[in-house]
Amino acid sequence: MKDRTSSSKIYLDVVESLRSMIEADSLLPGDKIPSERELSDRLNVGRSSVREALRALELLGLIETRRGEGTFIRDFQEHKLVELLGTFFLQDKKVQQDLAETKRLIEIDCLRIVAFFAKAEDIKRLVGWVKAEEFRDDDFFLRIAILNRNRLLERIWRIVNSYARTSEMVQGNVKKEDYLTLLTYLLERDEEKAIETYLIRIRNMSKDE
Amino acid sequence: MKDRTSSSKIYLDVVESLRSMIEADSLLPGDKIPSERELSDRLNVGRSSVREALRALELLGLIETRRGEGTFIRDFQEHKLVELLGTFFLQDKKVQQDLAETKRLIEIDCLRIVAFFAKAEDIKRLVGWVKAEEFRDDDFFLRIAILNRNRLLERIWRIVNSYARTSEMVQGNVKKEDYLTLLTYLLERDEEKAIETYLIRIRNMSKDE
DNA sequence: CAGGCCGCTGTGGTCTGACCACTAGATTTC
DNA sequence: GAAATCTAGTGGTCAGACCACAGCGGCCTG
Repeated sequence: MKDRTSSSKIYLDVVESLRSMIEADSLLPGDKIPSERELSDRLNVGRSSVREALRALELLGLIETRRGEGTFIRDFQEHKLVELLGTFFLQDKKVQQDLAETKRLIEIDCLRIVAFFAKAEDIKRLVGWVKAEEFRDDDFFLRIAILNRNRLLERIWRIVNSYARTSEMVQGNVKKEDYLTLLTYLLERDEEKAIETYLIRIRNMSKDE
Repeated sequence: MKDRTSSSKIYLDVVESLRSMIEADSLLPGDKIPSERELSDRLNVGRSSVREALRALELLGLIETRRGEGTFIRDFQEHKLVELLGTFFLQDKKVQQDLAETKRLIEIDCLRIVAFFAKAEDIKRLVGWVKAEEFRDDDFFLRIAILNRNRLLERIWRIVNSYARTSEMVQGNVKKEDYLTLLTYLLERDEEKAIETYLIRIRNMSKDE
């Protein structure tokens, strides 16, 4: 029974088993997964191996455990682990640079899509929000990323953003006015102008990245 | 000694301890960190707790363990966070569409960067390759992705591409001629024309994605 | 001396069984 | 009926036991 395909770590097998289990039962965020002891039974592995897998997934923010209750699938939202990564080994200069560039590119992609396809009413709602609330730069672009309706791209943005966050690439003082200008161009479906505003006013760059 | 700041999980404390330990000793990728038993001793926690922390960091790709040898810090470039997230929730239908779109966007981003910054000699080498070899569409864009010199973006492309591959979004018959046209525009630094060629000739789409 | 064999030690990999702390729901008690 | 209590189930942690493997040094043999 212990013929685990490869000779390698059991906890990885458990991770894989969990993955297919979740897929098979089409479990969604919020759902409960079997208890550690039951998994340990079902998969014929020690509880400690199961725990290693669960702890790893927990640190990744994929699951959430509540003592006395159980383990639950988590919505891919606020994984705080990523903050760790930043403080961990992210000192390399080149990496920082790539990170910033990639973030910019993705944000521009999102802007393009929004400029083409977003409903005017959604953009207007965003205008209202900008006027009403205090917010950080990444709050704003998170909303842009969501508007673009491409969940995968949104996810990539979130990841890149969380890495970027922890490495103090913080944007300083951007004025609401600039965001509003950007939104206005989006409403007018003027992709060119929108991106120009983004690069020059919001990211303080010259025209060619 | 067991006054762990909060009431929460020990393995997280261990992660934190490791972090500061690495920082304090300024350990770099490749360096060895203390053995599980020693950590367990030094931090006054059970070895299993240490292992939970290490396994989590390992899954994140931050460390690497070699049986019989020890645990080592790993090069951050290779982290598998993104892969994991992908394999986890990538089942539903809409995702396919997002996948294709995202791939296209990233490819366009790469093309833009190449058009601006790639050395003419590198592009010419690619021309030679196209003429000489038989290749698949993704072979070509892998080379584009590499040319762009942004390791992170390249990485994201590879991941998105591998998913796209498995879900048979294969491109049919594209003629070498089209790729050569594209490269010619890149050489001329004509971003506009290059992207137009990409969308219309290579991806068979109308101008606005 | 060179080459290889052997066993010791240290390391990660895994399992087991034992507690503890906590939660939620059933049960009892008033 | 409401409140207090008990209980079963769950995650959190630990200690100790093996195993498999890598590296090293010493010993034997040719």
